[in-house]
Amino acid sequence: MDQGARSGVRPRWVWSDTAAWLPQLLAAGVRVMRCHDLRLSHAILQRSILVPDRRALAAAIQWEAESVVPAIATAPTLFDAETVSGGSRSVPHDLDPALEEFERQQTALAAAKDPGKLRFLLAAESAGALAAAEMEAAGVPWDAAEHDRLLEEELGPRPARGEKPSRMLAVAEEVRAALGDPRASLDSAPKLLRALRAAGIDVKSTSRWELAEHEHPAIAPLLHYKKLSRLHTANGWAWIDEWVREGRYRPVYVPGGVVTGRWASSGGGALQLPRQLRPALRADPGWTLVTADVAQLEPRVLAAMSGDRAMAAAGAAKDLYAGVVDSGAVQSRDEAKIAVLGAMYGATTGDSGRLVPRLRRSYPAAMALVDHAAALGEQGGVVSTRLGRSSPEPDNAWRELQARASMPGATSRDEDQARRAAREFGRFTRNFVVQGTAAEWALSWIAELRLQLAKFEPAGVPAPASGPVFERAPHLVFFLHDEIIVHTPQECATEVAAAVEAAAVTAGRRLFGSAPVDFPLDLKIAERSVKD
DNA sequence: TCTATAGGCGCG
DNA sequence: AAAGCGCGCCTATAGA
Repeated sequence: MDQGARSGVRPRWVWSDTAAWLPQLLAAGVRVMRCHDLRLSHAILQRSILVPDRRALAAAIQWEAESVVPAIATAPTLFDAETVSGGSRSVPHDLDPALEEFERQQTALAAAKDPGKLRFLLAAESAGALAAAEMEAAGVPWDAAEHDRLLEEELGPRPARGEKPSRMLAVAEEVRAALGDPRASLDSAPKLLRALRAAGIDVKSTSRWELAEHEHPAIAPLLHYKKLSRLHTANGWAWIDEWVREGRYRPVYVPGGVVTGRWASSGGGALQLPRQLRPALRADPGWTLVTADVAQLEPRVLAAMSGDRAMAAAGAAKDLYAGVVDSGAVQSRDEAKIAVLGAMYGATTGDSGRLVPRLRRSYPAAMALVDHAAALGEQGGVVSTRLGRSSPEPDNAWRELQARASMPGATSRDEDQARRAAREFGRFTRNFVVQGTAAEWALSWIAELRLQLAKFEPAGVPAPASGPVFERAPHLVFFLHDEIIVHTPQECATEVAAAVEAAAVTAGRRLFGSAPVDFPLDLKIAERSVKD
């Protein structure tokens, strides 16, 4: 417990693993506003090059565990530390090891190069873990009937278990007819490839992009079939049965699941919900949804962290890509997008690779930052985000490859492989600084937002009959890298929208101070709830 | 029979 | 037919 408790503010709880503790607290009606997640913090500090001596942290290998948390329904009794741990690998949940680890982390922070940044990062990471657990508890308001309607519109009536939808079968017949092969298999890539070749379509793979290049009557229905097949298998009726209960879709978020600091997900495909199905995401009666996403978050982050005034100026209007066109670097918005993405991903060939050098002239500071990050990676070095999350070092296989290529007897194949691997790792570190800092911006955004949302009074609201207290007030229900959705009583929607905006401004300030970079939101309040 | 991998595609 | 980053999930197929 820190200063917060003494000053009358709510305490910052220090605990082993938010995902293991919070669900039970929420179920018991306890709201936790701030915490220090030892597992997530360990992962950051143990790797951060801002921490000069990481030996003690590295030695505490029990804190390396990627926690595997039991489902809420099977969660053990609160404070039963022996059994709180979930799957096979979880961090220690007892008090003593937690205190020892907290001590190690405080020591590391005290010696860190830029402790303020790291402290903020740990707070944001921990707040993200709280937000994730709260979102899992709340669930995404999901209209299964609307989802079903969308499926029927595309696929035809719901088929029997294990059967393919009628529309898929019909389209498959069209493909077979066009191929002149009544027995062609469309679900097996190798078989489909053979069937396509037999019909005179010369492709190396069956991917959508390559197929689209060819003119043949079978192509259009085949692409349609693939589309339907994807919808049916990934987000069809089986998905509804498995993931939607009582009007809620409950995804499983994994905060810190990506080395860059982005969240991952496990189960339910929360990070891959097709846009096609977003209409099924629908507020409860009397409630509405406030949705917001940041236009071109990553290039704006790059402009801010590199202090590139020209790129910041390009993003001054809402559309950064339009700003890049106006600067004269490229001709069209499409080119601007391809060039900017290519710059951040390390494109070297094709349209993208051709356009990137133009950016180097117009935005030298921004390009220097990513080029430097790439150069470090190619040498096997480590790079860091704005707040001090550092990239992993290359593995032993990578080092051996580089070593072999510089030995006297190295073949040109050795050299090729080593160069390829070096470039690949350079692209990773190039992107790491941008993607990772963008993730920090987004974490700061939701961390600030959930504090603001907690201030909304639940009075006069048609409250849910049961469930965590925060569900009676506006609350986050969805987060995906650069976008959020808040479920809110209708009468609060305007204020919530303002809070979302304000939190974005705060996030920008916290990360980049007074840098002249805007993070404009595409912000919407859903017009209606069909159930009303 | 079970598990691991690759191909493909959804998201940012 | 991805180029050019980061993910997860599904299916078919190869391998143990």
